Amino acid sequence: MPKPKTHRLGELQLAIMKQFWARGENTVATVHEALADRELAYTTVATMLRKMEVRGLVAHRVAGRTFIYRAAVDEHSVSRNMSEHLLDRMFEGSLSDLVCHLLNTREVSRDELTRIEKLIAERKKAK
Amino acid sequence: MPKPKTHRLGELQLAIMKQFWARGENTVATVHEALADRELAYTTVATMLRKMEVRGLVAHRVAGRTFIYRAAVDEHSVSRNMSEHLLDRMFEGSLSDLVCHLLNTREVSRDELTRIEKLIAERKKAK
DNA sequence: ACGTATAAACTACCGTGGTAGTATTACCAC
DNA sequence: GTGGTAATACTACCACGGTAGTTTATACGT
Repeated sequence: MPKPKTHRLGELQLAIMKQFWARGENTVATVHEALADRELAYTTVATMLRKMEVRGLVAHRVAGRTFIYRAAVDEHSVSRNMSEHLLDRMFEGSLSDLVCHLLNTREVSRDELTRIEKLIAERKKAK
Repeated sequence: MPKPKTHRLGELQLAIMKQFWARGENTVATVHEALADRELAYTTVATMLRKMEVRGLVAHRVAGRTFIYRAAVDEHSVSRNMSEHLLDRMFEGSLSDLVCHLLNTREVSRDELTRIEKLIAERKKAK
């Protein structure tokens, strides 16, 4: 059954999924249109969607002769799996190690810092 | 030439790199030994190391007839690239979105929360 | 000097993301 | 109906991570 390892989406697949998450249903044409900056062949998008359907990432219904695709996995489960994958693979599951790392290697605005502080505080209270 | 996209290391490649980062130089044999739980063929490890050298991830010197490999990229640049990749791909660069996500989908110990709080506070002070 | 163990090199395979050309089908206008 | 168009289906590549078998070169023990 579809146990669609939702980490490990390719670059294009992720871009396609984002289109679905942002705009709901899509035909091949509208996906192709949304990815116009990549200058892919129409058939490339169609093939990708077919492959992604096999993998359980999207599904489709038929309207006349056009396929109308929709996401079959939601954004949260994908992002969760992806982050968890990174966390476990690179940081042995230590969230603080990851955060530490990001703080040291990235420009983080004061605003952002405050926002994270709030998140932590809330989380602590909830316990 | 040495632009070795250091995000996107495979599972095995990462495991191998960790061995180098933890224990310094390695022969094919010691890497193979360290990965004994995977029950890989010796040749698999040797092939992987050769491929990784082509990609600029490791380098080797010769001692007698044995190759002694060493890491050619350090752990920090790899983890930085990997986290940045995820961050940009999935969270449009928003660190707080990522943290928020992780806090909501993972069990995080109170201890860990405190540690992160400290990190943020320090970071804020440093500005 | 010979045989054996060991190391690396070479080669080949599978799965999959990504790419696209070609074929087929269906609809629409005339 | 005949031709054009727009859609999907089929097929075939390439690159690469991962896997391992086969071959070749070398050192070592006897």
